[in-house]
Amino acid sequence: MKRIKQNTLERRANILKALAHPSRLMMVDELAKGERCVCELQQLVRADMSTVSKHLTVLKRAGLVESEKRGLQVFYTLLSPCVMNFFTCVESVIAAHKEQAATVARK
Amino acid sequence: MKRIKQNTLERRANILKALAHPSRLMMVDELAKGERCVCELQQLVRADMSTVSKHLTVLKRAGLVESEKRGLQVFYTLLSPCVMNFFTCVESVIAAHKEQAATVARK
DNA sequence: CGTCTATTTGGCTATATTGCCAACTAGTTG
DNA sequence: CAACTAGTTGGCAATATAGCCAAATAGACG
Repeated sequence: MKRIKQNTLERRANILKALAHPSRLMMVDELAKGERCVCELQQLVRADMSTVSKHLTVLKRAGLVESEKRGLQVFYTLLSPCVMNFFTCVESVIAAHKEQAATVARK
Repeated sequence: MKRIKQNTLERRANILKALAHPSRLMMVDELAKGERCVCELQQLVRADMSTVSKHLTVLKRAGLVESEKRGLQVFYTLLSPCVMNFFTCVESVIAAHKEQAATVARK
């Protein structure tokens, strides 16, 4: 029955919020395969370099990735590959929701 | 190497976004223990009833909960308890991040 | 040193989210 | 039906997020 501390909830929410964007999900998915430089991620999501950089800052502030500069490039690494496990559950939510929407429509 | 479809990414992001709020996380955590009426959830998060109701609408639109009216009350149920598994991973991110922040500060 | 390349930062506008209040809806009960 | 209770909806102001451009930074290299 114990309530979770407000602080804990906020930190958890921050991490989920950091993930809650299509471009950032795409980048995380790519980083799950190995480290990538910003330029590679930019080509992937096809957004302005500055936009990509800001998305990466969001992920970094949340503690999901870290970066290392080597020469002219900055390489990002996914620190918590366990987030990839979220998607099995997320997909099941999507599937169930679609089904339910169809059922409602059928009425 | 295949890019995930934009559409899939958006739907995934929507679900994560729905979870990414302290009050909603608190409600989801409570609903993981069983169905609850809006009034119970309101007491838990101590916000305006209308605010609670809107948070629940967000969770419902994402397909995470469903609601049933019985008498004067509306009961909400968590449809995908698997989201509770997210938090083990989320906590590890928080722990690692804290550690790293401490390391940086120590320099 | 001057220039090129990769990335970050600042600034701005457009859009989305949050949370409150007030008004409305829908059951319940006298 | 009138009054009450539980919840939802509309509307608004405050705040946060997204994405673009321009300017700044930081290595690499002639």
